[in-house]
Amino acid sequence: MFLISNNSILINNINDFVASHILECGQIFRYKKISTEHYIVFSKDKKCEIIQEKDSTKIICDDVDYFINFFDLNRDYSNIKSQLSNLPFMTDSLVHGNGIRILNQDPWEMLISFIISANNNIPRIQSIIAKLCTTLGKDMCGYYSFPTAEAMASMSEDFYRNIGAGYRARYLLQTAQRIANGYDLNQLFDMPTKLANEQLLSFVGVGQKVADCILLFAYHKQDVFPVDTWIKKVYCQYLGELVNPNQIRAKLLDIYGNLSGYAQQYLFFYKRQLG
DNA sequence: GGCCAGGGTAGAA
DNA sequence: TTCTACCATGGC
Repeated sequence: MFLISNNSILINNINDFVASHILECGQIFRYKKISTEHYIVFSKDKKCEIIQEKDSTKIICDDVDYFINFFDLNRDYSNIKSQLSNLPFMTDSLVHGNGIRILNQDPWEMLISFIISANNNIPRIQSIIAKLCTTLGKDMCGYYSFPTAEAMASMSEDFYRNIGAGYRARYLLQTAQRIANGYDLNQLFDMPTKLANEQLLSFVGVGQKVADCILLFAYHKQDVFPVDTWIKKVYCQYLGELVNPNQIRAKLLDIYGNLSGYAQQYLFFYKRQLG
């Protein structure tokens, strides 16, 4: 599936790795697009460069092991897509989003990022997170790391208002303080989805949808289905007008089971780009 | 100038 | 337990 040489990872099966789909499907907010075939991706205090060519893709980075896990390279996405193709409503989404992978991102970065995402749009989320990094992150010579909980906990609520977080300022500060005081987000990796979900819901500013996104994009829990405005539109299109988000979530979890996380991402990407 | 965006909280019913 | 008003901001 992939080869390692020096500071780069070489991917031959380009059908299961399409950079523009992976990065622009709304699971990550820190990347720079040079062109459709050329991206720079940031995670925690690390970065990598993706260069996509005709029959192979190269990922250049300093920490190969980190980005092998980050891009979920040890998982067989051909198999996942094959299983998804047997489930309802997936045909068009699978064609359009071919090459999507679910990233394994940092829990702390996801927690803060998706608190910011609430009732917000992706360009604004990216802008607020960028300001967070440039003002509180570490200077890595050319880019800035995602700030630590300690750095974020030391700021005032007004600071978060001033970078555009609005009413989410209080959520960000209180969450940073709780993490800086010792709450260990890594303990959720070993918890069953339901228990990890309860833990995330105990943070201010984290409701069911935000918790589902963190469970999926940080902990790779597959039996979750984040229901946002786009998924509501998908639901209305295929299944009628059931408006209660909890009922939508339960129904979609019932349909997609342990593939829910993957199915959601394909459906979201398709609906948001093509309507 | 109202609507929308990867919604959540607090208080009412 | 479920329903509703309110919440900052910017792009359209």
